This record gives sequence, C-alpha cells and structure tokens, in this order.
Amino acid sequence: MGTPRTPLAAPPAATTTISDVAKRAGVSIKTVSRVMNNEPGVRADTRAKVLEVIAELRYRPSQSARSLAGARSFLIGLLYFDPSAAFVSGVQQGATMRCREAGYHLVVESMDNDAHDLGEQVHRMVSTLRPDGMILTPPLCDNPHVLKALHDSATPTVLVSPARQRKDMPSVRMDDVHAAEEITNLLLSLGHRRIAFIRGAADQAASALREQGFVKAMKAARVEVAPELVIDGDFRFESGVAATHQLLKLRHHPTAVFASNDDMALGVLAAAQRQGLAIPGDLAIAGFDDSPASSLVWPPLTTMRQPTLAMARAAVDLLIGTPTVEGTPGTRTTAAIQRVLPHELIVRDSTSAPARATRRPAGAWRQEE
Amino acid sequence: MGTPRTPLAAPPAATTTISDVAKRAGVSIKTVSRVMNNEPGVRADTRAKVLEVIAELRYRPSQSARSLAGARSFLIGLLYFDPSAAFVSGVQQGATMRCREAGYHLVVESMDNDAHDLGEQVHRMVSTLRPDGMILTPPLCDNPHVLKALHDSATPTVLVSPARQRKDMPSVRMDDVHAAEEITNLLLSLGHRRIAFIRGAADQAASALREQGFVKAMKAARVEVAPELVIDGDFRFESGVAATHQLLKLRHHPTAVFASNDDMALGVLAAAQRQGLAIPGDLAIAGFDDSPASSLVWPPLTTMRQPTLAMARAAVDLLIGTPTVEGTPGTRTTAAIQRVLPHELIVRDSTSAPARATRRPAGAWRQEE
DNA sequence: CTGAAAGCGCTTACAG
DNA sequence: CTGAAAGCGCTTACAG
Repeated sequence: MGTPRTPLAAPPAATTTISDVAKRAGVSIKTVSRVMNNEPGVRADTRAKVLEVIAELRYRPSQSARSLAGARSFLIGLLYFDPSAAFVSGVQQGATMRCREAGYHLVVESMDNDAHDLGEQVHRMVSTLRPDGMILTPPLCDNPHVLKALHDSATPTVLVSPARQRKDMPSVRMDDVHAAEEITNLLLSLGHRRIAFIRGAADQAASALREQGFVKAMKAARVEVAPELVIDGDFRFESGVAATHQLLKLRHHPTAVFASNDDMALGVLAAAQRQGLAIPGDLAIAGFDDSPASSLVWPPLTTMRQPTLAMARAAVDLLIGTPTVEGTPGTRTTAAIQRVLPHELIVRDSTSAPARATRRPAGAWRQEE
Repeated sequence: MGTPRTPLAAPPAATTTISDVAKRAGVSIKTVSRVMNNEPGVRADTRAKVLEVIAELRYRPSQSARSLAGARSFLIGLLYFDPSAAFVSGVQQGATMRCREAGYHLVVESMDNDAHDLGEQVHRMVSTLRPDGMILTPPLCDNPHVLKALHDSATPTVLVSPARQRKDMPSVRMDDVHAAEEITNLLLSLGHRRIAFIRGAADQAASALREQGFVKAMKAARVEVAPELVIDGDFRFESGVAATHQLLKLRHHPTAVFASNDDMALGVLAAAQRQGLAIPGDLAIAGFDDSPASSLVWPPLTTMRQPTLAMARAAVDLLIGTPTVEGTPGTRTTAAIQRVLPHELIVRDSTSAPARATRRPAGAWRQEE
C-alpha cells in the first residue's frame, strides 16, 4: 500500500479490514467472519467482544472481497425500460429500501427493450456484476432475450407484473381483474349504467385483465356492456382524448368512463372539460395507477393504487431468501411462486352519481375553441 | 496449477476467467489485463488475438476481482430522497445510460433526509461498496451530514443543483435565474403587464433564484412588480390553488401567472378553471420543470425543461474522468468545477396574449361550488 | 513489448 | 467453540 493521499488533516483514509478487527479483538479473522455472517458456533462473550470492536472501528466488510471469496455479491439488479413510468419509480423505491434493510445494494440499469443486442447487454451485466438476483419490470419481464440471458446464466430472477407466468422464475403481481371489478362496482353502486371502458395498449398484459374485470363486474350486475362504449386506447393521454371525442359523438352519451390507466383518464378529463362537461356531474371518470398527476388536476381522479412498493419488497425477499411478512418461506424453489399483493381503491372527486336531475344541455357549457 | 484439463465440448457452467483467456490466447494474464484496460504497450496483433479470444469466450472481467485488486470499483452511487420527483428520474436515467457506456454501474440508494443516522448510513454504503464516485441530488446535496461523511471518506462526489457551491466538490446545474427570466420575457412579449409570481419552498435554493430571474426580467422591461402579485408557495399543488384564490380576490386581477414549478402551476390551472376562467385567455399560466403531468392537462402547460439527463451525464463524466463533449477535461481537480447546462423553454397552450378584447365579467363564468 | 510474483480482503473447506 | 491455510480473479509493482 502506497501513501494514501490524505485530502485534509482529518482522518487517515486507510480502510479498516477484517484483520484489524481480529487483531484488536484478539481472535482470528475467521471468528470475525463468523460474527459478521451471523454464523453459529461462537461463544456469546467472544461474539460480543468482536461486535464491540467492529462498532469501535466502524468496520464494514468490503463487498468486493466478500463477493470474490464467497457465493454472494450482495447486489440485486433492477432492469427497467420506460423511465417515466411512475410504476418503475415505486418499484425502485421499495427495492432500494428493502435492500438496505437486508444489507444488499440495488444496481439499476435502464435498457432499451428494442435494442438488437439486449440479450448480450444483460449477459454482460450479469457476468461482470454477478448479482445475487435480478428484478424485471414490464415490458422487460416478458422479453424473451432478457429472460433467456438470465436463465442461461442461472441468475435468480423475479418478475414484477409479467404477462406470462414462467416455471423457472417467481413473480410478484397485483390482481388486475379484481381491481378493475372494484372500480366498475364503484361506478355501478353510484347508479351509473351507461359506463364506457377505454382499453389499454393491446400488447400489454394488464390491458386484457382490466377489461376482463370490467366485463365481469358489469355482467354480475346484469348491466349491458354496450359495444360502442368500449373503445381502444394505448395507455397514453392522447388516446384518452380521442376516445372521449368518439364517445361524445354518440347519441346516447355514457355517464361514466373507466379508463384503463390514469394518463388516459386525464385525457378524458381534459377533453370532456373542454367540451363543457361538468366532471363528475355530467361524466364520472375513473383511472388506474394512482399516478402523481392523478391528484394534480381538478377534480382529482378516482383511481386504483398498485402495490408497487410492496411488490418490490416482496421481490427482494424472494431473491435473498428472507421470510416474508406472511411467513412464506422465501426459499429458492423451482416451483413457480406467484405472489399477489393487495391493491387499494382511491376514491376522489372525479366520480359521483350521475347528475340526471341537474342535467343541462351540453351546449350551454361549450366554450369557444 | 494442476493438470490443465481443457474443457471444450460441453459448455462448462464455470465462469470464464482471465486465465482461461490467457491460456487460449497463448499469453500471460497480465497481457489480457492490459488489453482489457486499454493500456499501451501491447503489440497490435497480440491485442487483436486477445480481443478475439475474449469475444469468442464471451469473457467479462469480474467487477469484484477488479475492485479488490485495483483502485476502481466501477460503481457509481446515486443518493436521493423524494422518489416521486421527476427530477430524480431524469438524473437517474441519464446517469445509468452514461455509466453503461463507460463500463460502470449505478448503485441507487434512497435515503431519508431527516434520518438521525444519515451520516452513518452514507459512511456504511461508501465503506462497503467503495464506489468510484457519488452523485447527490437535492436536498441531499446540501445536507451537512451527508457531505461530511463523503468528505471524510475521500469519496469523489458531484453535486447536482446544490444550493451552495463547495470548494471540494464539483457541481452540475442549470441557470435558474436566466431560465426564469426567459419565462418572464415570454409573458411580457405576449403583452402581459400584470404578471403574478408564485414562490417555491423557502428552504430550497431554486426558489430564490427563480424569483430573482422574474424580478430581473420585469425590471429590465420597466414593468412594475406589484407586491400583491408575488405570493408564497411551497412547490406543492395545494399552494398553487391557495395562491390563485388569493390572486382572484384582488380587485385588479393578474393576466398571467408564473409559478415556480409545474405542480403549483397545475394548482393554478385547476383553481382558475374551477372559477370559470378561460385558460389562457383570461389567465396565462407558466410553470417550471416540464413534469410529466404538465402535458397531461388541458391546456398543456408552458414550462421550462431542466437539463436533467445532461446534468447526470456530466456528473458521471466528472466522476470517471471522461472528457466531456465540450472538451472540458474531467480531471479530479480540487478546484471547484461548476458546470452549467442549457435549459429549454417549452411553449405550450397555457400561455397566450391577454384576451382584453373578449374579456367578460368573471361572474358570468363562475360555477356553483 | 511481455510476464512471474505478490497481494487486495474476504470465505471456503478443513482441522483441531 | 476456534483457527491456519488456500484461494476467489483480478491489478499492482517490478523485471526483463
């Protein structure tokens, strides 16, 4: 070791190693290692002494050394595409918190789902970092190249909200069908009968599930699902706007709209207000996601909160083998584990009973363009 | 070294090491190391041969081994608080991309700015991970405990948009004053004279700078800054709503509002529309941030795009010593480097000239509450 | 231009 | 219950 260039007069930057602790505690490095890893077979007083020295010296084992010598790297990888999604933010937030609690660290990598060498990129990351596990979010969790690279390298992987369940990888998800039913039931219970539904992007798994929930609830209530009220969308604001124009052209308007996500619901809100409709009186609107923007408009949107934080924490637990809250042993079994976490209906001001009595001709509210 | 059994046929799951490459290429591991690290002093054909074998074997050096043996860990840490902020998303996105390009990895850690043991948490992360550098975002980049822990451990650190410049840590920022001037000038050029300004949170550096820019532009245009039109806010939606109520109580309404950030501008928009004002005709609104929500409302907000991605990339470059685009050598000098990156004015539909001609009494538009 | 040796700071078998 | 030895896969000085 050369002369470490000391930045200021303060502390000598020389790092404390396991040997320093061993020497000071009067034990071998193996014993210190045992204490660090909570292994059994150390006398209580020896353990206490070692712990004391560790605290005194502020010793922290080197992740690199542990990783190189042992079987664990204490690194969890999170792969994502589409950075803007509030969904990914939540997952990351939950994962980073759980990782810290467990002494792990989260390495985040943003990858282009359409990159030609995506598999190679994943292989590179995994082989250089040797993470103890990987967490994949949509749409990466359904990308065959990503999945193959991870499978080939035998990296433990957890999928968050995947479209398809896999035999070899556990997954964590919410119940989209049931959640969509709940929203629909809310609308029904408020007295709505002509309820429009705006579909999500066709290539995303959640889209079909949410529509399924909508239809299920409508049927259960014996309310007709009018074909002209079920409109294609793509999860984007603009498609919500377009869908609204289409809906308002109908002779018989809907009194409520359930959009498959908040961005589209926001589009409905904007377009409807622009046409002079009072929300929720003339048109009740519900979204899905509880995105940040959903509470930054007036009226704030009724929506469904996804358990993103909880899903992420569960994913980490599955990876590091921590028993979860419910007592599910987080063992690395080959059986396809699938954890379903509870969602939460967020009722805000964009939904109310249809204002039949106080209904006015739409023209009275129309502003000039 | 025992009998070198050459495994060829079946794909041995054992990871490829530098020795495998060396053997196959007929050179020493040191030469492979040289090639990997782009060190000079390797004959061109030797280098080519090694590179060929590396590709053939899909060899990737172990981050742990490199880190343990050498001076670099190839890990960059990103510390953040307030996960919801679109700002942090952008920074992370830029950092993760730049890291991958440079062969580094981004370790993300979310920390509570008010944690009592924050300094200890930072120390722990740094001493166990030995990152080659850390990136701090507000408000962590101004937290004395964080700064002290990083300084003490001699970890190269770059601050993104800090309130105060430090001698020992370079920073990356945008020009808030100038950006605010630009927005104000846009409003002025549209013909507005009674322009309201909503302040940001008092404890954040950007707040004062943006107000400064507003005042500067107004003075330069010789337009009075009416005291009753400058209102306190805290960067949150609700404060935008409150400010609007206050402004609309005035006998002499403003024709335009410049809110210090988008969340507040969204509050202004919601409150104004609720009062029956036409936006932008009755009231032009401008925000700051180009948040996702800013384009998910009607009318979409005129705002200022922060160079978050570029700031993050610049931060990484400063840390890993890559020459930046502009040719600034990213050396680890002790001099306080301060990079200022260009912002971008985003003009959308929430701003227009004041509709004096078509002005109607506000009462005509007021809806019942 | 190239390589043999030492060692980074831990954990993994083993012994006792 | 505890420890001495070997080795993980690289890079750092050194030699030549």
